[in-house]
Amino acid sequence: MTQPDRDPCCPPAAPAPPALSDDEANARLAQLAKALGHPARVAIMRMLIHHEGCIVGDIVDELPLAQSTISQHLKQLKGAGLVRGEIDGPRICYCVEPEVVASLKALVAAL
Amino acid sequence: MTQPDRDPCCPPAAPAPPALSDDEANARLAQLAKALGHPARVAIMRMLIHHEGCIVGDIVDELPLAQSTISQHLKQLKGAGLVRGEIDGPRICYCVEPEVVASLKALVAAL
DNA sequence: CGGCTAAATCGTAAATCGACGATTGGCGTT
DNA sequence: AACGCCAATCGTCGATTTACGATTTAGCCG
Repeated sequence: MTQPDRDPCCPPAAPAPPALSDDEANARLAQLAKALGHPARVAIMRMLIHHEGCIVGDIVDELPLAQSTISQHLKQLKGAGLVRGEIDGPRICYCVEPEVVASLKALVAAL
Repeated sequence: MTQPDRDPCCPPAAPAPPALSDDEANARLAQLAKALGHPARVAIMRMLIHHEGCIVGDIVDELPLAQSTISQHLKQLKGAGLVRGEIDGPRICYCVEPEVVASLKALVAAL
């Protein structure tokens, strides 16, 4: 079992996208695509999305990578805004940023 | 003007995707995302998609990059299967691989 | 055939990535 | 207060990316 009944985590927090120009859209899509440009990060995203809630240590023993490596991948995902991490007692709670994922889908669909 | 009335280029040629496993989907999505993980390549893709047909030299004077750099970006897009290039007289005709773009959209939408 | 133009490839340099082990920092527990 | 656990950060390494200019390759035209 991955998450018995942890705190909700991931409150709303939606600053709303300010509608971006043409080149900005390219740059944003490139940024998001780059963040997904590694199998481990795709796997992490999928894991976070489908586990609905958050996890961290679970990711480490789900993937064949060192803890520090996972941490770096998470940092990149966080840098692109795809993911958010909050402190939840001794462990850290990561969760997807649904709005950003949605905007990624929109940008790709608009290709 | 970008293309007066060049040859059609881009015949069917659709080998059909063989339906991929779970990890393979991750790897494929990562590969495609990585290929799009650069603003110049996103711009190239958009250009090829919306110009419907093909171009090459046009890309070079549309983007602020050297010819050799563009050529390398095209090579990466070609490597990911997003794009195909065919000889068209003295110039080379690039065009998107619609099936692959579609599969990218599908993979992202399925996140 | 010789010369042109268009694109790919080569060689190179700077920057970034991907992975790891080791260390540090936070927070509960004991 | 001391310990232990979890995750972030540091420092390092080799590999890859990005960009460029220079060179090579390929097809047309004169």
